[in-house]
Amino acid sequence: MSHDLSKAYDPTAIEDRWAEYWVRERLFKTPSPKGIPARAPFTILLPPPNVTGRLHMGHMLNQTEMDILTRWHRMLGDTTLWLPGTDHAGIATQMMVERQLASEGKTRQQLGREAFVERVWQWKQHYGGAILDQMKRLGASVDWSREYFTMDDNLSIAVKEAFVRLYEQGLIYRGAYIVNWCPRCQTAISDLEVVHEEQKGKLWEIRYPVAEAPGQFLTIATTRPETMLGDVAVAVHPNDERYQHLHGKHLRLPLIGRKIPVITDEWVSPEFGTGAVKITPAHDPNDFAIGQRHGLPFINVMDDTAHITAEGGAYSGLDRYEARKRILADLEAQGLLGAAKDHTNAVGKCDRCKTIVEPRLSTQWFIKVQPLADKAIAAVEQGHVRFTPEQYAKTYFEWMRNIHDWCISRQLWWGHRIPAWHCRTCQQITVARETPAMCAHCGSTGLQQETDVLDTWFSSGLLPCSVFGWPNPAHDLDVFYPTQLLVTGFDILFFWVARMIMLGCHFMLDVPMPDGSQRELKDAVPFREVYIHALVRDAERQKMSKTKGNVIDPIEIAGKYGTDAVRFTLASMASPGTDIAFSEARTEGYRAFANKIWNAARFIFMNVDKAAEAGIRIHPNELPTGLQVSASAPIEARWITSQLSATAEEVNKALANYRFDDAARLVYGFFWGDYCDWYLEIVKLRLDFSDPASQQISKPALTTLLAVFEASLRLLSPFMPFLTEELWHALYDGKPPAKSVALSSYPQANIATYQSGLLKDMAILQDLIVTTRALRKDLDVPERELVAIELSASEDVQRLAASNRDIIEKLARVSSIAFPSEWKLGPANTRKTVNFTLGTPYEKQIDVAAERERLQKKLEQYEKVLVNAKRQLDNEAFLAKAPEKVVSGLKKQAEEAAMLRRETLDALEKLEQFA
RNA sequence: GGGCGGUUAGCUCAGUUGGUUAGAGCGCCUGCCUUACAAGCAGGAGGUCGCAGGUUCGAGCCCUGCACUGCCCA
Repeated sequence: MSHDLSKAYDPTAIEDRWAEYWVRERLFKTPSPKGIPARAPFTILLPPPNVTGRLHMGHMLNQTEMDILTRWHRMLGDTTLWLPGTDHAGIATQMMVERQLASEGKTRQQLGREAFVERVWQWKQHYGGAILDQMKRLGASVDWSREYFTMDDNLSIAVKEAFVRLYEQGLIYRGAYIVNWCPRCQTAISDLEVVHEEQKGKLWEIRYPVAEAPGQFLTIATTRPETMLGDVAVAVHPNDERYQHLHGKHLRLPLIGRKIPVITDEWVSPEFGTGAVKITPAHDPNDFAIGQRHGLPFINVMDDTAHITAEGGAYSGLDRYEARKRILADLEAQGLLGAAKDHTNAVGKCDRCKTIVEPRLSTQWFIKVQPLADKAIAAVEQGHVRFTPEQYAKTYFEWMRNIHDWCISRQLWWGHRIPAWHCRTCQQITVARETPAMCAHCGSTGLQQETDVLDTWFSSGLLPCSVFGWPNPAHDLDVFYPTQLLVTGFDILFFWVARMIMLGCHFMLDVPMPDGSQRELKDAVPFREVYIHALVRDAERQKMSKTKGNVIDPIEIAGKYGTDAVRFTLASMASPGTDIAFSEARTEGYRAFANKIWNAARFIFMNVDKAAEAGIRIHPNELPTGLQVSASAPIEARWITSQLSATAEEVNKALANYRFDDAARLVYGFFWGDYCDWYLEIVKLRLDFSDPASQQISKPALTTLLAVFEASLRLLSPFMPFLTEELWHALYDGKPPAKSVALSSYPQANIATYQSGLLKDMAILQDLIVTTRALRKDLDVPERELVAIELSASEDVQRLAASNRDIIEKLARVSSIAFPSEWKLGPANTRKTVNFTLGTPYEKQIDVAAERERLQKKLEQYEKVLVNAKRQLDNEAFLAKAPEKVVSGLKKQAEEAAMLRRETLDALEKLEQFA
């Protein structure tokens, strides 16, 4: 029978089995609904990991959050679609395959473009998408039948269409501008792909001879002396007193001999360096702007690989840093080198390979981004896209309002080739969806396709519409667009999120609504909500990095503690806006939680089996669905169903607000704190199946025990899908009502379980037990020994204690409860609370000093409360202005504190009699 | 330089429109192998909420300044 569970929970024994089952049975496949569902579907797109990627902790956090929400929505009965896929990752993948070729002693140039691209496809076939297999192992409930790859034919059509339309709309242009050039990848990269790092360097001063006045010099300062080979001017601030006499004069460029003008420009900051700046328009963005303003020539002195070109004269062929050394040495020899000061500046590096980026003049394709940005800003301003945490909207606006045109061309071979053809005859460009037969301008057939490919983010930016069939009309597009939610890290807010919003708003506005009406901005957005999660760091709050060696492999850690425990750790630490300091200690704690659930199941199954032996059979399929129990049921049954209902209500609320931490804390607290610590301990009293006479008690008790457990499994399932799946199937003895607990329904609040006075009664009962336990400890009563207790309280509380005598006796190890009319027990044997006075005659050699200390501490506590309450209650303004609820609450509190204080003082006095 | 955050128990973090004695997990201390669970049970200790002002009847929460700190962008 499947009720046989091992004594301790062993995740490795079950996880692979369920992971495979979920995929094999296609449990999370979402067919296209017929027509448009009345209730909006929950659609969520997996941020496509690089096809070269391996799963890291950030992915796991991201996917855990998406999976929790997806499973939750599915259990709420929504049409739920989580769509997985991978990104072709131009540079990364090309690098990977080039490295492979290098190990065979080949280069991509030797292979040629076509063969190389073929080779990349082969690589993808063999090694690509390993990360999706890792996702399968971790149980992500995605629809695998819809898996996409950004280079798929249908997605490539969308990319081509988007490019052509933007070009036709005049939003794409080609031209020679300064771009960030990676000399290692030999391609342009966008501003976003450059990471700036502070680096210690030098600021060199170089004397440039004045052409018109031999013997005079103008001293410039530069951090990059090698670029002087391409200098075409030196600029000073027009108001800079020091250089007035040089306005209109010329300089003789050292080492090269070119005659260059001294120009004036407001951009120059007189305070920086010497106040004179060399201008190299082909190698610096600021210089480029100045070059344009002043009509200066652009002299490119470096090639694709950052080696000096023929323009560099004697330095031709040298690497840029070798050239720097030589140039400095030569300047020194000529006496033209001035001071070299230490200087820290931000150096741009290629995000991918960390090579220092060379700003370089080159011909590239750009998107004129402002018109797209305007719509994207409006979409967020008008609330059609909502950010959680909200502050990310500010970051988004900040970037969007200062946006630069987007360089979309890459000099790579792997990617979507730009659908533009150059005419060999007239040099004009023809942009077309299909390979054109002739030039659109001169009719020549001498066409050659552009060799550049598109930035990978251009294609991923289209995903929310392209995965559903755009640009073709598609039922899926009608049903699933806009998607409901995007869950992602802030690091790709600009790369991806912003671009999806721009492209989605731009293109989807042209797609009519399912009913044929004009689509508005609110329905053109790619997603209605964006949840931005934090970074996963190590336990010391350090960023995980390979070089530091502190990377935690999620698969490894899941193998060690169980996937559910890792998921629970991430969920419980996912406070919005705060980085997660991942600690194994925490995961260990949640493995213990999993074990707790496991053992609760063992206990329950054991009782089910015992009951069966006695002829009592409860069919799990016939458990009461609403969970309410009869009004005459024992207090623990009424209480636990009520607690379950309240917990379900709050968990649903927490998940609706992306409060994974709250949700996790709630289910943890309910299952461990309420269900196990209290309910299970009490219900043991009702589970005597040997006596037929007690079946009236044991059968309903077992029913509630099972019903609440079954509901708890459903409640926990989105957080711990493996464990709950295993136990849910076991509970139904292998014949569950659905193929998976993930396909059952999520528990909802049931107000019928709420009864007035119930929570208060239970709280008092718990307080009686806890107070007794604490008193026992203070008196050093051995664990095993039973004690008699005495209780003085209101009639209501006395009645409560009397009618639940069995509970108190069992949980507090009490032999009998008496209700004396007169209190005779000494202070050391007595405990007072707001609701009752409780004591035991158990004899102990009283440690007067310890007892005095205990009472003093209590006294201080009561007095603190009293002082605080009195301060406010004596204040007329408080009485006049504070809400009645607060005032009466405080009054009650003060009265109670005063009473307890008085009694504690009495106790202290009595204590002195012993002394 | 511009922008956005953070500072609450030993650690990691919650703390809702300002309202009654500031919470959780882990860790720590003490006692228990009580037949679901020692990955457990029971009890306990531990915080002048970064600092200084201000607003208010009332501030962990709002305002101002300061200190420290993290991130993004240039």
